[in-house]
Amino acid sequence: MINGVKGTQDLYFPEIKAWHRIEAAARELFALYGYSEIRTPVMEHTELFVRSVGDETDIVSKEMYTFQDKKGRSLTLRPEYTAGVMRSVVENRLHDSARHSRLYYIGPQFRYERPQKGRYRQFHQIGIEALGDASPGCDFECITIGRELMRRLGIAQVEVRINSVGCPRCRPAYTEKLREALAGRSGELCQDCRRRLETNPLRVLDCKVPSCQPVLTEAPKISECLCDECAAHFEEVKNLLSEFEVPFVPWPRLVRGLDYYKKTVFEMISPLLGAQDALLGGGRYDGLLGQLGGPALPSFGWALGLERLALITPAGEEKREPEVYIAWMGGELYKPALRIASKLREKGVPVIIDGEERSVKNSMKRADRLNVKFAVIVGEDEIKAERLTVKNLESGEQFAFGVEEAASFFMSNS
RNA sequence: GUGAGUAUAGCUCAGCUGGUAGAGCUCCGGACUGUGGAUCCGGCCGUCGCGGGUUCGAUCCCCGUUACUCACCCCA
Repeated sequence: MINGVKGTQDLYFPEIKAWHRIEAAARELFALYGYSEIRTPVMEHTELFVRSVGDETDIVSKEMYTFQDKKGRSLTLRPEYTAGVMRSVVENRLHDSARHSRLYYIGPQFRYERPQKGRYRQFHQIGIEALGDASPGCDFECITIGRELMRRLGIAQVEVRINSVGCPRCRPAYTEKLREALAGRSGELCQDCRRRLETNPLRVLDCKVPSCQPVLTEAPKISECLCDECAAHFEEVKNLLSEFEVPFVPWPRLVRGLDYYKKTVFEMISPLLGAQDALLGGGRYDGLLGQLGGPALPSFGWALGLERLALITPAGEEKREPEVYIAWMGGELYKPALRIASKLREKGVPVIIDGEERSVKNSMKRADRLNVKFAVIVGEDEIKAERLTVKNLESGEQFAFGVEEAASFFMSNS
């Protein structure tokens, strides 16, 4: 037997229904905010991710599915979606049209990580990108959309954590200060933290090793070191969230694993997930577009993990499918049954009919197992009388209808 | 990349200090030859993850390997 690739999964009924529900809710909500969909290729030139995500990040340095095509070009299966969208924006000059300033996407992404609960090698994200708006209001609106989506899906237990990681003007000063503060106490930090202190100091703040906590709690907070512009921006985002009653928790040690973030970053976490509890995350990435050769337009965006969201999206109650099962008996009645099936479908009634011959009893059993709402019996008596026997499998009630009559009955009872 | 746990029928799992497998559910059929779900009866399905070792003999013990799960790491 050939197995599926490690870290990938097959998705089908009934789990697929939660996915459809999430996707439908997202599309509907995004439309209400003027967003339109963008689909970009699953593979891109490796260079795109190196330049945007950052070559020091874990994603780029050890998690990418990179390969050479037949002409020796280095290609990569996208490990995240924003880079591809930004590439497309620059390449197609989407920034020239106001219609393209609010974009959303849904699709698979690939990272070579050790799979665990809520984390796969092929995983799916839904995300939005707002282009060209540097205002705190933009940050606020994007966060609101995420929160609203959770609300619409009936997910009660979410916490919005928010922070500012500063900008190229104020961050270097902060990192320096952080490095100084921790340098004297590096003996109390774990191996990873000591390494990160050199490579990516901000990430030290994110460490979860218990022994590091006392040191980190006392470390200088970035919110106290922001430049005037970043500080004012962050304040206004928080004001708007408070004003419009979006609950949030300032999280001074929240940082992100992608280099392109500036100013506002945020996450929505759910205690219902396992260790991988980040449900949705994102932030501001002014400068990314310019870095990829486009105009210096500011942007804000976030992405949510579909696998994780599906894990905690409440399932609707299980009820019978509004379909009809056609039970026919006697080989000569198969073709008449097929004609009835196609007439019903033309009227919009979903119909299941099997090619295999069964007894009435087994047909009824089959209809029950299929969990359909109605069975239609097509036997000699029915053909002679030109009436279909229609049985409601929930109530047990039985009716005799002509085909047209049956069709309208099903349509009004499904 | 690191650590721990698990691997026996389609599914969930039992299998005593080593003597080459069993239950429940599902599925199929019958009791009920034109009526499902309940009940009863019967039936199908296993290289006991894979490779090696120890042993007269291994599902059980040992080594390796692969997959899955959870956690670290990282992230959605």
